[in-house]
Amino acid sequence: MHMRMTSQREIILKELQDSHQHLTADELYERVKKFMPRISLATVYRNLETLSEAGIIGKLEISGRQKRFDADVHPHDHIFCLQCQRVDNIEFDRNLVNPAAVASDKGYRITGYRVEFKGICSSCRNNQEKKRDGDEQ
Amino acid sequence: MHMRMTSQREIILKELQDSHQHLTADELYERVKKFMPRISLATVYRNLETLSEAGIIGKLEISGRQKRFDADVHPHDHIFCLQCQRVDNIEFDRNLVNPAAVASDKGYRITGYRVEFKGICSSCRNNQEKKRDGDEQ
DNA sequence: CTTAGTGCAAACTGTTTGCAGAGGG
DNA sequence: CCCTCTGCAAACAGTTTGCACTAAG
Repeated sequence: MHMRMTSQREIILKELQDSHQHLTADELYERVKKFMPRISLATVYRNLETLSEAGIIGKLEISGRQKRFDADVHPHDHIFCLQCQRVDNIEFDRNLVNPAAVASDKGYRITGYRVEFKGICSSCRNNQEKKRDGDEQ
Repeated sequence: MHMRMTSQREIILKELQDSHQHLTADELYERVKKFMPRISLATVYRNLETLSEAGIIGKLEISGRQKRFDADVHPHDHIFCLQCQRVDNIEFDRNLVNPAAVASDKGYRITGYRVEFKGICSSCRNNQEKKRDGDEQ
């Protein structure tokens, strides 16, 4: 029941923290492999699961796509790019939403909420502009 | 380029509308099979995709799990049950969130947002109470 | 020592795709 | 008649799991 601190776990956690990004399991796997070439993807998945269950990292399950993990566990919201799928933090005043004031006719007991913005990130917008003299999509 | 109204498409749409629920592709497949036993799951997926691209139905990509489809296309928010995964509409005043006022240091052009509540639905709470004298999980 | 964690391969789930034939407009 | 749509099977992506071995505490 008690969580051991293995070298794999340590590196995975450190890489996620140092990245300052919202990485997927396989992005993290690619990074960790550089220091630990024999690590397996399954180990990365297992550790991310364990760490997020322990509340040491956050798991982001955004919009039906790949899960992403977040070294920042304090409550905050996200925005993702419809084009390149990257996810960034967004500054949104969570006081605006009061879960207690929300009507739920189905009798839910509300335990939390997430605000998820979507849009096009600046680098994707730049790429669009560049090729705006050929195909239109 | 033009969308034909096939009998498959018609039944899928009607079943979704009549259900007044947020069904997954395979839930819909099970329902449609009763009227059209030879329909394939791929057809259901393809039609749901086509219909949602045409704006006739909505696609719900909630929290990393299975996609769900919604016959109601006007902008509204959802709540899902952490236990049984069901998804319901929730009455939330979308005027409270002003995307234009949200800070995005990464230079996103924001095109939309979703508020996603989570909790335990009434029937799952009832089930919990019933078995509250045996195992603790 | 004990038992949680690992690497590997194989399984699994949800979804997409190539293809040849069917049927809507 | 054309071309979108279908059913089927096979492929695919992301994730999980069974197993025998390894290593943390």
